[in-house]
Amino acid sequence: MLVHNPYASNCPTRMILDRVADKWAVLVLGLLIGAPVRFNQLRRAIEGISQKMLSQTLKSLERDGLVSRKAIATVPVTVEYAITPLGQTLAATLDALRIWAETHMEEVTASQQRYDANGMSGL
Amino acid sequence: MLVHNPYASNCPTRMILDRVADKWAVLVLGLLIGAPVRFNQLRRAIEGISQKMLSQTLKSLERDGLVSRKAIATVPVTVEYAITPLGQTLAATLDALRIWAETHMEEVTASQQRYDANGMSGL
DNA sequence: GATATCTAGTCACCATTGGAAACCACATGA
DNA sequence: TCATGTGGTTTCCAATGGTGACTAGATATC
Repeated sequence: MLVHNPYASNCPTRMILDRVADKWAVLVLGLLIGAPVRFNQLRRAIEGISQKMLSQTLKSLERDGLVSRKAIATVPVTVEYAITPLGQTLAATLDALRIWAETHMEEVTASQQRYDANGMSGL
Repeated sequence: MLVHNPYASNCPTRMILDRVADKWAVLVLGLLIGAPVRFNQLRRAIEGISQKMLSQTLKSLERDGLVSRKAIATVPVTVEYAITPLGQTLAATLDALRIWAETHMEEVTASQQRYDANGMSGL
């Protein structure tokens, strides 16, 4: 039974989908499982992310209550990001996706190659 | 055991993540579960999608082997899109996400309101 | 007979988004 | 004195996404 209809643009479910449909958020959340991590640690760990996007992503995740931010008054101020219990439940769900990707990656790649080859002659 | 490292930018897993991190793809896939649907049916069902994005999304999904395209030679040519077995397995995984969204939507919304209120005075 | 409509898209245009790099302030080390 | 590390913000540019016009052929309407 569908309580909410994600196909209506005003549905809050769709808002959450928009958040989840953010590859950086997914990667950040995945890294925070287990232990809190600092800003530049995250930046170095996630290949290809820019400071701007990391900052933006963390801000959104904090606003959504999926990640908590803790500034420590050390010499250069240290900021630690940790996953919240709510974030943990989402991360667990997203892990299923990571597993799907690992399992079916080859099938998808094969399909792409078939498509690219056929597209030239077939269609 | 992590065979692939999604945090490396060249990892194929990340490529799949990019695909999944597309809200339109998720919505289209969700609609195709059960029965094949025509182009304009999809367009009408998904509030807010443009023809361009629908066309683009369907093309990507077909290339990835998640959706199949069948043109029927009727009076105005009809094109039916159906989910493939591979697409079914992904759709099932994504359904867990939809359920998470429905379950935790209120917590997220509450957190956002707290954040927006505190942000003014607190920080 | 001319016009509007339905089918499934494509194309040109513009706004928003994302990425690269500079910059901030402060402290340490060479 | 200049480079490095901390955690970001700001600016600029390229790429992405959305809007609306357009194609083409047959049917329906005026």
